[in-house]
Amino acid sequence: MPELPEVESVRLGLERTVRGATVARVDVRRASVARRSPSPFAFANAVTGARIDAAVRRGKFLWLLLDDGSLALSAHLGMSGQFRVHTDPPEPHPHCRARFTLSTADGPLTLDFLDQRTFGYLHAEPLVGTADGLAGGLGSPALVLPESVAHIGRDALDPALRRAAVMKQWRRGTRGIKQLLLDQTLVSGIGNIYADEALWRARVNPVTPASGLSGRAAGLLLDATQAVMGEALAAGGTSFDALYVNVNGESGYFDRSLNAYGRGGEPCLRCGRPLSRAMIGGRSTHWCPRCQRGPR
DNA sequence: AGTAGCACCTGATTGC
DNA sequence: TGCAATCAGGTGCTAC
Repeated sequence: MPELPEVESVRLGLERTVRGATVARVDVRRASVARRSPSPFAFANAVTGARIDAAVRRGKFLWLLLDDGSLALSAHLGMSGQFRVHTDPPEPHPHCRARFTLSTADGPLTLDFLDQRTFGYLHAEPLVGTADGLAGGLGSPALVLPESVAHIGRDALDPALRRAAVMKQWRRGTRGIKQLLLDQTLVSGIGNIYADEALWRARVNPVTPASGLSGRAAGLLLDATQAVMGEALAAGGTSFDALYVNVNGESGYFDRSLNAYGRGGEPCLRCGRPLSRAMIGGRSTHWCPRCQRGPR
C-alpha cells in the first residue's frame, strides 16, 4: 500500500523521532524480514552501534543513513509495513518483525517494524554512486543511493524529475499507460490507488497504449499525478483502516478524497455514470467509461 | 530488450 | 457453522 505520500509521512515521523539516536540493540523477530541480508545476525550486527543521521526516501523506498553515510538501513514497507515509535514499549505486537532499541539524549526509545503480510523488508547495505534513474540529460549529478534502490527512478514529487524524459519513456512503451505509471524505474512512488486517481483526473483510459498518448496528454497526466500525490501528502496519506498509519499509529484521511479507487459501480463524481472496475495487469483498476474513453 | 505471469505472505471478507 | 475461494495499497524473478 503505502505509496509515496504514506511513505513520506513515515519518513517525516522517523526524521523527527529517531534522528541522532544510536542503535543499541536489534531483535529480529522473524528471520525473513532480513532476507536480503546474508542472515538476520549479519543484519543486526551491521546496524548495532550505528548512529542514525537522517531518514531518506525515493518513491516508496526508505532508508536511514547511518554513521555519516557509511551504511544504509533500508526499509520497504511492502503492502502492510509500518514503523512505530514508543517511549514506553508495549509487548511486541504479533506482527512485529523487528524491534530496535535506540539510545537518545532523552533516554531509550523503541522502534518497531510491523508487517502483517511480510512483503516488506529491512536491509543493511552500502550506498553507491549512480547516474540518475532516468537516462540521458545533461549535468545530472551522481546520486548516492542504497544498492537496492539504484534502479529506481526519481520520485514523482522530486523537483529534479526530468519530465520530458519521463514522458518520452511513457510514449515509447507498448504496455497500457496504467502499467507504465506503476513502473517504479521510470517515475517512482505511484501505486495502484494514485495511478487510478491520476488517470481519472486526467481523463485517460487505463488501457490506452502509451504510444498512443499525445505529448500534451502525457504532460497533463504527469501534472495530475503530481497534483494527486501532493494533495494526499498534505492530508497525511490515504488509509482505509488501521493497517496504514504513521509512526504514532495515526491514519491519514485522504480516502475521503478518492474519486476513482474503490468506487467501482458508484457514480462518477464528474458525469454520474457508474464507474467500471476490472483487473488490469493483475491490479484492480477503476475508471469512468464516459470521462475516460477507451482507445477504441 | 521488453513484457507477462507468477511467487512471495497473512488475514479479512464473501459465497456456498 | 464451516470451509474454500477471493481479494488487498508491491516488488522482483523467470520465462517467453
